[in-house]
Amino acid sequence: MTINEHEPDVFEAGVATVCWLRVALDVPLPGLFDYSSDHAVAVGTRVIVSFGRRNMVGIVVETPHAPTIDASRVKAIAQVLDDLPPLPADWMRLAKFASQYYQRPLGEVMLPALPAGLRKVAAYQGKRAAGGPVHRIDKRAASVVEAIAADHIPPLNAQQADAVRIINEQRGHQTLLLHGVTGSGKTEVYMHAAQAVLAQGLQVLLMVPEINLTPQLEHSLRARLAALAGVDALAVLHSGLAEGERLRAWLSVQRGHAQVLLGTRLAIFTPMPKLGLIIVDEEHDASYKQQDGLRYSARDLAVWRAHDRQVPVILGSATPSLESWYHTERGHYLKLSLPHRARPVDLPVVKLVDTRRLALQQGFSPQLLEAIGERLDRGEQALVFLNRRGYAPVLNCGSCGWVSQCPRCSAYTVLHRGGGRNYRLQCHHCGHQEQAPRACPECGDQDLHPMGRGTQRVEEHLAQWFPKARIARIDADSTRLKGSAAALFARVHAGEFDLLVGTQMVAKGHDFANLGLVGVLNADAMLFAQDFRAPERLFAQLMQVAGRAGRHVQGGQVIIQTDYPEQPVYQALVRHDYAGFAQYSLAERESIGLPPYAFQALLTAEARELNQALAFLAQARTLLQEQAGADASGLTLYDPVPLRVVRVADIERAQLLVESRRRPVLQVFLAQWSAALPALAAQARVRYQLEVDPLEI
DNA sequence: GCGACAAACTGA
DNA sequence: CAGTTTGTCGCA
Repeated sequence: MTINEHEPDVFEAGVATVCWLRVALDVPLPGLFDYSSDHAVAVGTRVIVSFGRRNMVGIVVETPHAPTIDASRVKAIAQVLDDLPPLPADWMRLAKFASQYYQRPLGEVMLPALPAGLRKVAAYQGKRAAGGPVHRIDKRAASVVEAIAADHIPPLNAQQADAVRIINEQRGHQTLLLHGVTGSGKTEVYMHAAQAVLAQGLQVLLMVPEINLTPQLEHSLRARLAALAGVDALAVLHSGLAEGERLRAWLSVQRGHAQVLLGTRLAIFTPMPKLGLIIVDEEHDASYKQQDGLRYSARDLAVWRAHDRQVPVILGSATPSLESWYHTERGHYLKLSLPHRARPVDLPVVKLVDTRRLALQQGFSPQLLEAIGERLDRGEQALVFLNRRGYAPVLNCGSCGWVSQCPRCSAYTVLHRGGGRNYRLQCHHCGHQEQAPRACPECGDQDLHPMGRGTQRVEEHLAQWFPKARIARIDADSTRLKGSAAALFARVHAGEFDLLVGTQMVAKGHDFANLGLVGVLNADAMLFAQDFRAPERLFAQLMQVAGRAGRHVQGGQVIIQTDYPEQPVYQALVRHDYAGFAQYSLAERESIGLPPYAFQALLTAEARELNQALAFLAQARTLLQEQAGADASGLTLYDPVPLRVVRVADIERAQLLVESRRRPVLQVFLAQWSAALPALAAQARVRYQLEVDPLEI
């Protein structure tokens, strides 16, 4: 009897059904990997598998009927991770789309999109695992969130109310471009739109470019949500969080506990079971573009995800990207305008100072110096904006013409002033540093002098000209230490300074209560140094920095020094005319076939020798030509060219631009091409990256 | 990308 | 010759 009872078990074990699992792993190899399991495992489940000689966390993406390789070579999975429900289907669709669109293996999209604890084997195996990361987070008591009393809710003006009404009327998917001048109260529109969505029990994803720069937004969001739905209603997600905090926020959103997710670009990959609205604030901002690994645009993925989930998405900006503006012109996006400032304060007057025939004092025109003096006399703050940190961009020998260069990069080293007489030369590309020489290394002459000006030197001159003014310098150097940026900004807000000198750091998000004047130095360098998007970027940046002036004081003023006052970008700034600038720029882009009228991909190669990189790109170009065959008419292939800064840290770099007027054409060819590139690169001993929709070319 | 293993290189 | 660096390979 006992033997008989035992037999069926033995028999069943013999034919036990084997389930095949196709698993995505974070390895730079194309494709997916097949494993077996003796139980069914749902798609979206995380598993631990042995790969090569180590264990990895992977995600089951398919359950095929048969493996693609010989069944004898298929390994069994080591462990099913069931501490979380399977990743939802829409999350899988988003990852698949990003993988295809940006030409990256699925595993390289999916796994980095998860909080570290959920994708590391060490969190589940070994002595510190203790039940897995989810268990550990859940066991720990939630940190006490201090309740913040709700700020009073300002009433909406007519335009804001209109915008909110139109947003609330949306059913299903729509992309809405909220174009509002600085100070027009876009945030209030977001809040009201979000409130309506939350009232239906749905979740809101609110994305911002950089969270450290928008503490005010987080604070007011918390206050509003605390009043509306309790203090746990908000989750915040950005790369600066500790691992555990990030996992906690992710879990809270994924479980539907947190109703609003405020986050940077990486937040776009958070599962949101009850997603009802996506908001992308400052949608033109380049921070939405990831610059390594999977080079995705979180703004573009937000639009895709909103469409996939059939929910509205709001793109907000005072200076929308030309891509988004183009879509409103075409009727793809719905435009909502906030043309007036919410407070009864006029927009600042923008004045151009033509510096061609002026005698400048250390880069300052008499007009700018006089204006600064006036503001200080009136007890207002003034800001000097200069996109160049350090003391001077280069050190130069007056005798032989030697200039300070980085030994490892094809770039000048920038002079930085330490304390007192201590000067150092620093490379802004590779981080190389050295003591500044006393005498010229070439000719021995002691006639070395700094050429040009950075924020440090400007600060020094301002201190001489305005000895009574309390001056603060705000740039990457003065805010290097963690938390020092917040501390410095707090002192600025508290009115401890009269004069500010800053790089683009000061342009973002900060509301300076008593700022009456913004002076812009060296804007022309930003206009000519870069690619075809330089005017668009300059316009956005100057609009943003101009928006800092006179938000609360009447009669705010912006002075831009330029050698090219007739340039359309400056003329548009004087008129506060984004629409005119966009129209002009789009016409220009259309006539020469640039985005958004064309779609681009950029292949960048790195090698010890420039010729290796160029040869690889030439081969890749030929290969693509062959693959495209007669259809290549839909495709434009440019010549391989060295990058502007060709050598960085002794690596030479070159790039190849591919373009098409039609996105699907580009996509089809990129898919074939990217499949063949790894072999080509291995042979040529070159590292490469393929970037779809590059921002800088 | 990573670990394994081999070949090439280094210093006495 | 041991000890290290650099190259090559495969991974389900």
